[in-house]
Amino acid sequence: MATAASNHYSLLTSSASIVHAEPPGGMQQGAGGYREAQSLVQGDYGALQSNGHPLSHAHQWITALSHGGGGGGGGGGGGGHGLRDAHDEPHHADHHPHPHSHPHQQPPPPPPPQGPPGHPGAHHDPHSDEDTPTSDDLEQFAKQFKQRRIKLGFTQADVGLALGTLYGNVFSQTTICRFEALQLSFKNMCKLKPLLNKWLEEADSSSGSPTSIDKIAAQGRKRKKRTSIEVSVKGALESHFLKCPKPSAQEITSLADSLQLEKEVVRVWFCNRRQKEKRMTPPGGTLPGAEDVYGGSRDTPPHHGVQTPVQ
DNA sequence: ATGCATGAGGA
DNA sequence: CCTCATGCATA
Repeated sequence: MATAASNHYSLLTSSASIVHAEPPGGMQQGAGGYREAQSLVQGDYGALQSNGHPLSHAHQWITALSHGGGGGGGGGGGGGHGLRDAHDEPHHADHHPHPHSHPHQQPPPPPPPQGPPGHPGAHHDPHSDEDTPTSDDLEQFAKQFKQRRIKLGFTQADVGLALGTLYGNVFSQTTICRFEALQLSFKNMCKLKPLLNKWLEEADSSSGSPTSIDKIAAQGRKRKKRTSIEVSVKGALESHFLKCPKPSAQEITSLADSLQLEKEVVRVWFCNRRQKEKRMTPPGGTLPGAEDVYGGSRDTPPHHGVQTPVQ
């Protein structure tokens, strides 16, 4: 069908319409642990939005071991926007025979080469997050954070804004959500943890301070409308991804031609796909049963439906 | 909650 | 062109 070129550009000149005023007084779902209210014009997705991807993702971040080359394999420096800590990506084939009975399959990239040139001192504090936390720590923190946040009656978006007013770094609902779901890279998680931790302290400490919010206006840029890729096409892309996660420019071009998509769209799709593979949280999070390796044939049908009862 | 997109920074 | 952090728009 004509998925072909359906590009609309919508101006970003969204005149800030902050209809979002939620008194920290907590008038929401009381302390029952219900779902949060997204924003405003949000139908009711949150409720039935329990989709997960039972994809048989077996390989995790460590998979990168194979193709660490390329543009940076972590060396990308993480496109530091100035806030980023220049750390290295934990590409470690480290096997930790630890007696962890977690229902999770966490391949924690061991806290590597940490060490700001200043204090080579060795400090190991069980209750101090000065050093790089372990994946396990992050998982627990994320969970705790989410619970507290909900109890206090804050939405993910609220937290994002609060962080901005408190520390100058604004974050969107998306990021907070991904943090709670551990859908960020290990490095990214480590960077955000301290920030969110601070907010937690503040939040539970003073539950009455009207945090002033300020939204930075958008730029006069245009943003491409989200291209909706048909499921069948997605399947094709996934197949190719399995064969070659990093197609060359020409490959992308021909692929795009075959699928009748723009080259850019295809290119970006692959980029995003690769990123997904690098995230934490094994598919399902609660580990369904551990399956792996795609026989090499067949694609991964994006089943939608069940997921672990988040929140 | 997640899919597609933007952009900085780096080879 | 890639990786990586992040987010608008959307399901």
